[in-house]
Amino acid sequence: MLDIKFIRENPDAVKNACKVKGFPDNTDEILALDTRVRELKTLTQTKTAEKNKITREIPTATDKAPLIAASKTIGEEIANELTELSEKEAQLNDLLHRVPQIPSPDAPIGPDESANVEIRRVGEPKKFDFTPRAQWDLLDMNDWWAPEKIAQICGTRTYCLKGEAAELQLAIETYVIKKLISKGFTFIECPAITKPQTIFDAGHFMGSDLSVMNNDVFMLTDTDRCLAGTAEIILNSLHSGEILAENALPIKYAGFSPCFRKEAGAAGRDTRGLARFHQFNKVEQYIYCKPEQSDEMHEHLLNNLCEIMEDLELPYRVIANSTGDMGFNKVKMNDVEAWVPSENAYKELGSCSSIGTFQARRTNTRYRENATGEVKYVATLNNTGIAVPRALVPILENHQNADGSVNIPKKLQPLMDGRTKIGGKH
RNA sequence: GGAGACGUGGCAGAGUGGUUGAAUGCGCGCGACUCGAAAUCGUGUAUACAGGCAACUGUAUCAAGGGUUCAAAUCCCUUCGUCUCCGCCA
Repeated sequence: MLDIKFIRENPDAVKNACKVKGFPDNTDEILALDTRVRELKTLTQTKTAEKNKITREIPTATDKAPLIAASKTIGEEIANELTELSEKEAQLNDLLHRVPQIPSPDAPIGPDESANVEIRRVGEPKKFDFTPRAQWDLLDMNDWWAPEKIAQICGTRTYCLKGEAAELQLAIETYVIKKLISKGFTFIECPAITKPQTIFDAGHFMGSDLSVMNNDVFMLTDTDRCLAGTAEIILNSLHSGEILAENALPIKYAGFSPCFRKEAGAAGRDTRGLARFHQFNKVEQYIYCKPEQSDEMHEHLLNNLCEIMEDLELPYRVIANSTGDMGFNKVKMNDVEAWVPSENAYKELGSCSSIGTFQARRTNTRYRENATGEVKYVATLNNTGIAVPRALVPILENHQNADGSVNIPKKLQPLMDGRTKIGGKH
């Protein structure tokens, strides 16, 4: 959420953000409610001060009865005004949770992904001297999965990897975690079960009614819990309510967890292969920093993912996502997409996002500035480290050989007992 | 799942209805003493919101929410969390 003071002082910026991101504009209603809430606060607080004054005189008064009566009367007046105040505050709170984050002026303006801009392309799509196979054919011929059986027993959009492909997935996860640790990230094994409030505080959902997430989040029946869609949720709340020391920033976390998504809006998409499941594993990069460090940290996070693409020897490109595509809570967003030969296209493997202080306001995560002693909200950022099994799609396809074997990227070979390739007729 | 104990400021720890936002100690900031430091002494040390140009004033906050009362950290209820014992268990 945004600071109400910012909205008061910059209504046009807020209105513009609603417009370019494609969210309803409630700015005028917010400002009207804000004015009324402040009036009521001033009124009730003045009366409460009066009442407190009377109350404090009671213990030492010789004739207590009139004071008690006066206090009671004024108390009833306050109660009435408080009713209106809490109604107005609830309305205001709901609307404030519907105001999108202001996008960066650098972000391309547009309604959806069609307005995204490619900003960088690294590596050339590989030329094969044979017809490259699609991921599912490679998986089939090497007996690396069991899609029909798993769909029967676990339902659609679940997967299992078998044998060397499962080993490879584990190696990729381990590789990325180790790499991030070497870059100063603290590795955190995150729970996947959480409370809905925690998901809400990550700022992907609007309004004050938590049930809006039921469409996207797996709720656990007869409990107060649900399944987190990403470790970002947990990492985002890790310092909720705290005032961090300025010296402690930036804080860098590499979270690892299974991720659960209903994929309600993706019916029919990516139904074949390893691209989209209800459950997958993800290494997540997450940073808390001072707002003025945010751009630098964004580059750091983005660069880490690009390095990982290069370590995995994948041709990739970096996208600047448009205002309409970046989502509710983001300042800017860069997707990283890897080349997938069978689709003759770049496909998303990761998403680097600057959130500004938007999440920190929801979680109440702040830091104290050394020089001034001032308490300020931190900025937060997140990026994918690696998401599997999706990352296996370009890895299998780009590194395949004519016999159906798959070369292991050099950096992964030590984690695969030195093997240089897997599968094929060997 | 059963039984019990508990949740106070950065930390430790007083406080069981009336100027208690909260004693005391530690920590930390500033100042004095010192060549410097230690020790010592003095002094300060939460957050949010509202009002004010400001100095400042007011309101709220003792896990969270609700209730009783003229008045709640203190009494009652609910929730959340922590600890101990038992049960179960990777």
